[in-house]
Amino acid sequence: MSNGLARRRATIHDVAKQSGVSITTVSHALNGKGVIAKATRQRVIDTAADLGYSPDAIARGLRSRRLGILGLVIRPLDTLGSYQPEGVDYFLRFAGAAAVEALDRGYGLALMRDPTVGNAPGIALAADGFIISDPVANDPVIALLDRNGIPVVAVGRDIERPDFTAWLGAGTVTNTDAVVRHLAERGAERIALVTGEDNNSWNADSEKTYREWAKKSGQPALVYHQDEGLGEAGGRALAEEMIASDASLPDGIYCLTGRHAAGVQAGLQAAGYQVPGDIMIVAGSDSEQTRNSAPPITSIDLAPEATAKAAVAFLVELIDADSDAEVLPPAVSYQIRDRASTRRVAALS
Amino acid sequence: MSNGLARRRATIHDVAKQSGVSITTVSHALNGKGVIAKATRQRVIDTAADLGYSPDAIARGLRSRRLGILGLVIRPLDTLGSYQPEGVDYFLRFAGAAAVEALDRGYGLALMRDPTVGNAPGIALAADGFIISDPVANDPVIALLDRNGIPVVAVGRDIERPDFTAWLGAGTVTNTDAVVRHLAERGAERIALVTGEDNNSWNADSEKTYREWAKKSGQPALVYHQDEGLGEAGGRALAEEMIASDASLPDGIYCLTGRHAAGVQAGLQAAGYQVPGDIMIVAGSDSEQTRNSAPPITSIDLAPEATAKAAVAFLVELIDADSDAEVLPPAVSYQIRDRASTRRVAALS
DNA sequence: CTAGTTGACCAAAACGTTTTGGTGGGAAAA
DNA sequence: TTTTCCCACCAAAACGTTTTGGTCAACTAG
Repeated sequence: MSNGLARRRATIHDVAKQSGVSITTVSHALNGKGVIAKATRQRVIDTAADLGYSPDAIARGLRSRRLGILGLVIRPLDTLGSYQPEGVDYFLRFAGAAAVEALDRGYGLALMRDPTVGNAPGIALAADGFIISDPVANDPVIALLDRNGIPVVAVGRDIERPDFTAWLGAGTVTNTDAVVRHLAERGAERIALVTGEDNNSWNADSEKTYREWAKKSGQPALVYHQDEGLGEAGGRALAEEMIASDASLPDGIYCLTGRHAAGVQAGLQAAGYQVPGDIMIVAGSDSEQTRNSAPPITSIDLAPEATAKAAVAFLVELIDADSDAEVLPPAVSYQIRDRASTRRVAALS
Repeated sequence: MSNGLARRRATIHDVAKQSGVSITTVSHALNGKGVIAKATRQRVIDTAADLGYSPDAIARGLRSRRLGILGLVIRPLDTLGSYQPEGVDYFLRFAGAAAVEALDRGYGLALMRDPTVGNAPGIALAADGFIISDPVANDPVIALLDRNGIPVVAVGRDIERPDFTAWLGAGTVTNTDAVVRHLAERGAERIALVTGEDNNSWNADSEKTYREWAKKSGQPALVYHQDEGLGEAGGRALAEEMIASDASLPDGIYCLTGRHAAGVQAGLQAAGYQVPGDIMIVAGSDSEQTRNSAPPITSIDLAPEATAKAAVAFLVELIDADSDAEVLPPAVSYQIRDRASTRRVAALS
């Protein structure tokens, strides 16, 4: 506090008194609502400016049930317990972009932790709406918000709640198909999948799609799971496990997280295998690790900025919509960033 | 909205009626305040749980003038107009860490844009306190908040407001000294400085410190300015400018931003100069670009996580403090990440 | 027997808005 | 002249809490 002034904020009463009208008139004048003589309106506006009056958002919120804040819960970080795993830039870029988009639409964006833990929903239920990224199965946060009639938009589906339709990011299935096709085109004949262990739709739907493809194409399903939190070290451990196993190594590996991909690649290289020569690698999420590995790893650009924008837009529409109007989730498209980890010399197009 | 139930939320009145006591008693029972018969308290608590009651944060906020939200304004992104410049990971890591720390202390963290633009302070003045990262000179946001008696903590000082003491991140001066010393130790004899153009203390204090050092050591002051928003391209342009100029090239360059540093290095290399052989480079902020350039660029780790934690802790203390209690800003220390861009073979220690 | 104390509870005010349902007066219509 | 209508404005309720200042009965102290 640089100065000790900290004068009491001017209220609507002060403006009313000062300009000699009722608070009703002040409210109407400032919000352009009632029918008011032009001169009066101007006088009110001027005194309001004079007094440095600005309406109290809390009081306004109480009356109008609208705070002007969107909540954002990022489940994977939530369960990880840490928001600072180095190199998990997807979520931070997502949050940043969501904030901008929210601000552009007149909302603030508040990052929150799972409001169902502890006994303090606290501020959570005061937000006008929620974005929840990568919900877990039967997500309690969705349940809580839904029960309280607060609009929710999810990024990724709740795999145990088929009736919850307000989600976007349906690309998981398509992405898996695209990656498998990409690897096959580049010559892979034994394609493996590495997922995380969180119980969300990204992991589940990727595995399901992969298994369907494997069955259809007569390939054995080679699925590995690894804790997301272990990052690159987890990827390296997995590589060693693959090498130690009796089974022959895959020649194409699709790792959902960028850090697992980088770790798997490093682990294989440490054991003398060539990427992409012996084994090709693709990551399901582009990140610093995939861009900067040697060789750089082909990845899916999950377009956090575009996704965040779409999620906010969707949520705001939902908030503004009449309760029974049907609002459809927007589609977001993803792209494969084709890098050296899948560029076999022979297969170069 | 998966279900259309959206039942009206239970209020304190409902709980009162259901358990046959007054709302006063309910409030006291739930907040552990008054003196209440044990049995009654338990009954109230039970019915509250039954009804799924949780106090409305807005109403509570109106009464107690405390919303449970901290605001965060990141000035550089604010003036940039975009929160998604690739590779500006410092701020997003800062925001993420601040959110975590805030949540741990029972607050939500809301990212906000400069509340003085437009005519809508809106939700801004409702926050319990503000963190403002890298304030500009005579920052209007600080002025606004201060005028309204809202606690503010800045990261970086407001260079035109010496009486504003609630800021942290005093390391700029020390860092500049350390970098210059580092370059000199490694053999540089003509050290240049590249700052950004935002009018904040990082740029200003770095330049001031550098100029003092130059004067003291009898070296000519070689200072370049470049728009932060231009990123690596701006760095490359600057490198070309240096080369084209009549003056002889520096042999050590301290670029404040990581992206400028990467660009300058790339530009020099493109013109045939060796890093670190001919010219050494240091960045004032570690980032993806500095870590992954070839060679990797020696950088100062601005410790966004530690800084964010400290800022939140400081702010919360300020909020909780009696208005006249003196609260001192915490210190944060920084480290040089010594990388190949300043490792001349001869100078290897 | 009276005065004071304490334990358990409650009615009403307060927070700063927005909104509802007015009122009074002048001009136009009958 | 009376009625109708509209314009300009206002008093009070409402939003859901917390807090203030009680009341009342049952004890305890004198």
